Amino acid sequence: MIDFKKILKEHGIPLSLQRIKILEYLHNFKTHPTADMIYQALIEEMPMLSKTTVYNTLKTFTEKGILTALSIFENEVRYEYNTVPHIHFKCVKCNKIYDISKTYDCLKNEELEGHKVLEHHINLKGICKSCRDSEE
Amino acid sequence: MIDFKKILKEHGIPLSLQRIKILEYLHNFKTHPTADMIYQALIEEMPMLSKTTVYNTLKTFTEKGILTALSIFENEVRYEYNTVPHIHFKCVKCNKIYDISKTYDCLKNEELEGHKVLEHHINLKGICKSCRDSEE
DNA sequence: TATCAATTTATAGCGATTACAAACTTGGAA
DNA sequence: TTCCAAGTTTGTAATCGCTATAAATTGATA
Repeated sequence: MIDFKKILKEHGIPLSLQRIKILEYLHNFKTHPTADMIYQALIEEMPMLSKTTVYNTLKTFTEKGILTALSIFENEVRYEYNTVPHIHFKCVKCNKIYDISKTYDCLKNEELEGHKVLEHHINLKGICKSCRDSEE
Repeated sequence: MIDFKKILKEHGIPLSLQRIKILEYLHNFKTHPTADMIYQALIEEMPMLSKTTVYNTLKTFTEKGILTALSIFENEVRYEYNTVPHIHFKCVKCNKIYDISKTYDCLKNEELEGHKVLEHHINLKGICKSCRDSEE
């Protein structure tokens, strides 16, 4: 059993039931959910939950480095629990987002045209394995 | 003088004053503007211009391949006139988006974990040259 | 130049997100 | 354990980016 309270404390975030539940959800379901998906999932268990709380909490978590906010391919923000570095693949048919655990040494630039590179985000687009299989 | 009417015709887009002006703006100012930025820039010259027209026109241009719509880093769509392939660098200090003319052969994967890769988008983040210079 | 389809405009509307103020929790001190 | 201040949550209203719709206008063709 993971101690979510400890994770929050370690990141300097005061505890609350809502924060624990949201963190738990993001840790358990690595589906790159939107704020609304998280809200819909938790409202059954916590009928008084407010959408504002979900947005505030995701903002706090992102600022404190627990989560990463993804703006990939479409005009919607998705969130994921921080783990090892990886890249994202989005299927143009089923719209699922897959994590690909691949690192690219060729991107290890510290500097480019005088700009200092701190992060790089790689987003791939195509047709996923399962859609290709059902295509025949 | 570039013949914007010709460009529109070549892409099968019927002419209109609004379309010519929007295309001209995107060609002349490569600042990756949002729909609203384009609207604000053109409203002085064309006081009757409607925001709906800007959105419709950008959609048409994107579908016809004149423009590319960028969803990078933030929850807003930015547009750019299509030129050679390149990647984007966003400065975390001044928020400017720079075009970097670099291609990565290491990303030329046709397949990855069974998924068929059709496109890749690389977005870099860091501190731009001009912000570094003024930092000292 | 007349016609008619296509485009533009203005308004209303929608979904995602934020602002705000009141009510409620939490954690620490007495 | 009780109380209090600070911080958090809630609900409502508002904002932002974008889309739908229908009437008015424009542009290409005959």
